[in-house]
Amino acid sequence: MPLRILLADDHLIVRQGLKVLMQREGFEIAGEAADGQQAVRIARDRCPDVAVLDFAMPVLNGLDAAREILRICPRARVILLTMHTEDRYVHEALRAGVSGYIVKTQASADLVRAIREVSRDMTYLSPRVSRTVVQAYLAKADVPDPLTPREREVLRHVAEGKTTKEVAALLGISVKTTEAHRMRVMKKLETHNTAGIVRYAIRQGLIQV
Amino acid sequence: MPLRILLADDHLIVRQGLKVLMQREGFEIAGEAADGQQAVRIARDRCPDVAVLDFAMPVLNGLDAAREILRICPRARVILLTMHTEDRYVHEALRAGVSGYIVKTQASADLVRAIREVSRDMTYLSPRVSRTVVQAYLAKADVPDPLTPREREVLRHVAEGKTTKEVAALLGISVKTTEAHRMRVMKKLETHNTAGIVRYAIRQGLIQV
DNA sequence: TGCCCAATTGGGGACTTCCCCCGATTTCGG
DNA sequence: CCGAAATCGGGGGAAGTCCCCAATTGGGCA
Repeated sequence: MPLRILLADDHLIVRQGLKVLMQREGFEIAGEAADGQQAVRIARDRCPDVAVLDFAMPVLNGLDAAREILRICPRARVILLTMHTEDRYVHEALRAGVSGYIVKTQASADLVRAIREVSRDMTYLSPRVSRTVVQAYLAKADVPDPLTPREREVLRHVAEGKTTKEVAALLGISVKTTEAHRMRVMKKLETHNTAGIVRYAIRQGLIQV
Repeated sequence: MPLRILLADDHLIVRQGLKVLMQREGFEIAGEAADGQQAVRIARDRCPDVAVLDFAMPVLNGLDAAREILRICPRARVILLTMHTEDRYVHEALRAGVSGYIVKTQASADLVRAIREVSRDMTYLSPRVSRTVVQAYLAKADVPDPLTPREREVLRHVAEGKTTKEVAALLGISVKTTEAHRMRVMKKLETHNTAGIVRYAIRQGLIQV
């Protein structure tokens, strides 16, 4: 029987394109979702063999959706689709149990191959992504700078345009602490201004553009 | 004979998905491009019936590519694909001679219909886009705030992370003038900080994330 | 033709926010 | 018990935000 695929991407046109691609390969589409929460719901109901999730989605991003889905149905395999090569969350994604990581600039044949691989319990990474990982392992100890949860939280609010003072009030902490988080974020990202923070947050799908 | 389509999107996976969709409709793919410059080159060589261009592409964005393509082969019809509904350049695009404007969250059937329509010299806008345009016409005099060329230039540099001083040096004008441009940009965009500027620039495809 | 308007240019000044040093304590997990 | 994460503070220079003002240019319109 055919592999049952869950497709999640917030762009309907893209999703339908992928759907046709999948169907041409003989896969069955178990469901489609426009955001992470929908994806989780569908996964709970249908328990697909493979979930193909876009990283940047509204409401719930692909990585967090992946965690949920894997918690709910551990036999499912998850493939993350991402826009950019330099995603720093590859590591985090793999630790979360994601089986595949594909950049959208790659050929669709890669996605098809990835689906077949992960359904046989293998891991598939886009060549560009694995190069990133390998380089990271060669260059530094681990992946250079996955932010701490708190730092990511601050990052998100800053990228959304809130001032340090506002973020502090929002999180119920002092301005100085917020400043400290913000500064550590910039240090890790090797950025020295707000613009870099915003672009990073958008690249990583942490905020909606 | 089938309609000859030029497809331009920087994400190969997306492009191939669209390609399959097009072929299923009986269209012929006259060429594929990963950025605006490639699209222009291919248009010059093959002169397609319809060019489907993603707005946000590296090197040369979809709108500027559209202008070029329409200059080179005026018989071609251009459809812009965009990520977001609230694009303020719909107006500018239409003035540039673009025949269709589709948001990616719409169904692919919309794109197919758009291709058929524009090939018969009609204009096709995604419902959401036309709503934007209509609302704009109802609400204000014209489109609310297309920036001046100079303002857009400053906006781009700021969004790329340059300080006002750096931008001033880059453009060969005083810091005060740059400040004035920057402030007018923020007023027009109803934003009060750098983050808003960056997000706007990215939404509009004025900078690469 | 003449006048106005929008775009661009330049400056002064004041206040806020950002950016980056320095220091510290507590808490929690390996 | 050590290190990482999170918390909080002082201080200071740089940059951004937002007023005020004015001059020049070029194009459209009465």
